[in-house]
Amino acid sequence: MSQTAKIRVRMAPSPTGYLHIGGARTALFNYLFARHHGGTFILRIEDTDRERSKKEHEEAILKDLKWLGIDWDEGPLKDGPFGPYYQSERLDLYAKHLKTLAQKGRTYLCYCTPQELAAEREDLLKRKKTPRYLGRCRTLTDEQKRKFENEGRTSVVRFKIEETKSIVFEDLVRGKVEVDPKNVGDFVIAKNDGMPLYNFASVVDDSEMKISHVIRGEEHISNTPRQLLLLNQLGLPAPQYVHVSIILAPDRSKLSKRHGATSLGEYEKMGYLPEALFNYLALLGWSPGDDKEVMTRTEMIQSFSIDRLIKSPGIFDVQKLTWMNGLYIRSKPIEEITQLAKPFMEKAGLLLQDKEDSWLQKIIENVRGNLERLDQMGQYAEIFFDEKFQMDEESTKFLLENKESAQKVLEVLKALLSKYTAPDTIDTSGFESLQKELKTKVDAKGKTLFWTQRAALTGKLKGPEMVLVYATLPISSCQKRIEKTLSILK
RNA sequence: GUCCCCUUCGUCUAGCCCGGUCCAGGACACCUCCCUUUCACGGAGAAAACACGGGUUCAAAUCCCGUAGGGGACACCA
Repeated sequence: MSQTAKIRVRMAPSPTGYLHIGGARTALFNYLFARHHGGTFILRIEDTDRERSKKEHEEAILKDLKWLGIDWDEGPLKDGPFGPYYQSERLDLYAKHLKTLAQKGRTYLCYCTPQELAAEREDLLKRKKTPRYLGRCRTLTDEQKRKFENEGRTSVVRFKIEETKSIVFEDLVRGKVEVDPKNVGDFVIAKNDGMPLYNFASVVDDSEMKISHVIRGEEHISNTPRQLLLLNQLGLPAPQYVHVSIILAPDRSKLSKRHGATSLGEYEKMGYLPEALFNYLALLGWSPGDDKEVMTRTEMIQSFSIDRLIKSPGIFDVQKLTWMNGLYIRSKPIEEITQLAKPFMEKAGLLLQDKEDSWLQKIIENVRGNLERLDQMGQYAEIFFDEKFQMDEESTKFLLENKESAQKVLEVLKALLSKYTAPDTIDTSGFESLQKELKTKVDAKGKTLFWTQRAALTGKLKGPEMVLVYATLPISSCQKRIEKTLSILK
């Protein structure tokens, strides 16, 4: 069996919020790494925080991952040999390992109140020391414990740090990382109700699930020494650690709501294509090493490698994402993009129910060159919908300024169009002969001629080429619009 | 504050490990031009960076030291 066959990675979100950009990218790197090596990608729900974990968040996370095109091999809705994949269903496992630690004398009950803890922290801060728990409850006697309990205090389980030698680990992207244990205080590993806390639960599960590489955000670097200590006491092997740089907002601070959309769901609503977001995110903090930027998923899987992960944090650049999205919108098969665009058109108030897909496709063909996001669909497509027909200011001004010639052009056009009965739109050759005839019958040329038609037929001075407009807009609509325009001109 | 991490165009990055091929390459954005009787798309081009200071060396973006700046962590959250 090859080495790479044993690769097992995981994405371990906690359902306390929606999947944000950073989380999605971490998932993506894990996914790419697993697929590149033919390994296993596991999804584990870290729902140990009973108060904040919500089923709706979990569902949203699952939905968003699927939307992005990240599928897992083991996890919720996909049972595997290492389940269950919800931490809340693995409590006996943590209890077992907790017992091991207790037997080794490495745990103790702590009765400190949040106020006491905060006071200690502040004091340390004031004295320019690393804030950490100093171990006040380490040597509590049974009598003292009883006293605290009688006072109504609750306890938590802390891990006792006894090691003095520096903790060293080799991070696959950062290299050697070294931490002095004296900067790490005894930390809480379980609540009084037996619910494990992150550092402890995570370590137990990674080990039980045979995770080979832990690929996670940089914010976890400082948790790693704690986890290593735990692992060591538990007699469990450590995985390879890979700390990926975080994603920053344009002002170099942590990406948050005030910088705009942070959840994947919001990007979907704005009309970003999952392929585009996937592609863009993969490039934020990773590069294939050549100049290739637009890549298919398969290409990314093929060229993905951990040693091409970038150490420095990256700024999320919506502009580049948007550019890439436009690229994907233009290159997607017309049938597909039409289906995707429909909801956005409906949302923009365009009436689709009696419209045929083939006609909708023509519209998309007309306007996709202008699109960067699907939610811009309405503003470009509306010119083809009679219910939205409206002369804008620019067009009105133009028509009024060229009133006489415009009237003439439209009268002649109206007459010419009445000769067309079937099919109900005008194709390229029809368009050419129509224009030729129009030109000979009226004394208008070039810009005036075209802009008059454009204004009358679309209500705007900007838009798709006229030949496409004629090929898409039914003649009956053209007639109606010409009438309406003429009435404005009177 | 303490600990840890990071530092190439405005932004994403290639190059750095294995010094010379780099007066630093690509992409987004910006600007100019071409295509186009409009808007886009597309094409061509311009401008734009090795944080700073020392050292090592014939030679440093690349190696070493220091400084500055930025970020992260410091929960009975993950």
